[in-house]
Amino acid sequence: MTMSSRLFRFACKKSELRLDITLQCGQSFRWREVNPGQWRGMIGNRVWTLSQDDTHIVCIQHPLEQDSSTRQEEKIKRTNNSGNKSRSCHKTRKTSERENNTEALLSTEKIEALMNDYFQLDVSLEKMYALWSKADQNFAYVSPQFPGVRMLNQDPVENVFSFICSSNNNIQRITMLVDRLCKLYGSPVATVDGTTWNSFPRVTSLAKSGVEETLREHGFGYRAKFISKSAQMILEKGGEEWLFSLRKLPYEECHAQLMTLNGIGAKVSDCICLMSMGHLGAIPVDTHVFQIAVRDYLPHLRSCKTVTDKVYKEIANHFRQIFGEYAGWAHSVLFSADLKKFDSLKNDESEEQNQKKKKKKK
DNA sequence: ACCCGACCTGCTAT
DNA sequence: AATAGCAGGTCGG
Repeated sequence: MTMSSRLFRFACKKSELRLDITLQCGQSFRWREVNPGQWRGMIGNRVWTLSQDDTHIVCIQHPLEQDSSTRQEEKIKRTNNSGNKSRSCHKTRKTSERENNTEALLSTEKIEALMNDYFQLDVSLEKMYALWSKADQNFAYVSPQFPGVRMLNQDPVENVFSFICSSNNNIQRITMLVDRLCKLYGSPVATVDGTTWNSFPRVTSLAKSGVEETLREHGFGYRAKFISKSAQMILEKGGEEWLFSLRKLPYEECHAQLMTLNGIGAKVSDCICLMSMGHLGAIPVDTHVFQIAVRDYLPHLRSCKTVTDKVYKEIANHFRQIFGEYAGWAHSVLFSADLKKFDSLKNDESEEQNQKKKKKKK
């Protein structure tokens, strides 16, 4: 009973969205480049294959497998608060739309709404880049090589546990761990080209006894306890509903609440604030951002051995001061530009040079 | 309020 | 070939 996939195409310039950077810069860890320029991953509980040319994004929707939609655990509603109109549209976004629909395929209208929501397409990056470039010489210098870097509006549960995995770790291994988490505690959603995709685990699954031991056996290291304990703490506080309710809080409160969870410090909390709580000005200060800050903005911090709370706030506030309300988005552009994996995007390196580099490695 | 070492694992550079 | 160093940090002292 194979059901064919559904295709949807919408106009979108690369200056507004670059899939290759946005999906691989370490905000989501669930996208794979299955063919050159073709990305496969999950939004909500559905598998998508995305690609783009100069003018359009192409979305291939892979149908949900029948029994995955009847699985009880998948039916848990994530009612994303109602009312509360005081905040901007980003904060009251309806993630519930992603979750409540169990049809095998979404209508094109719903796909459009989903993509608009996930990629936050109502934010015009071109305009933002222009503003940020005006505000900051360094941004003006760096950003032309890194257009279309866009924040994804992610699922809080996935975001929380993915970034607990991120501590003192590299993107490659984070990706591997997140994948294992889904294989171990998620449930199958669809099989595409012989590969089965699992949903991201429910909090209840991660809170069960024995999870820490199992995760340790699978290479999570000391993060195993963080995951297990945080899942249990979330349940005590009111489950996924509680986590979603944090979206209603002002930034500082949201940040503080997330930090009550085990394995979530200032940096990871800011990642979650920025990527799934709609706080556009949150600045996660990690080793990269610290180095960027020292090199390009705040040289007097060079002598700091560790990023103390005070230094952390100084750097975050500095970026907010320069870039304003959407500082977290701007930070993401600078962060991407600093990743070694994107060196080949910088135009002073010709294709030839990159080829040589690869050969040298071997 | 600040600093420090310990912590799992696996890839890199030397 | 072995070993330190590091990777989108956090915790407890």
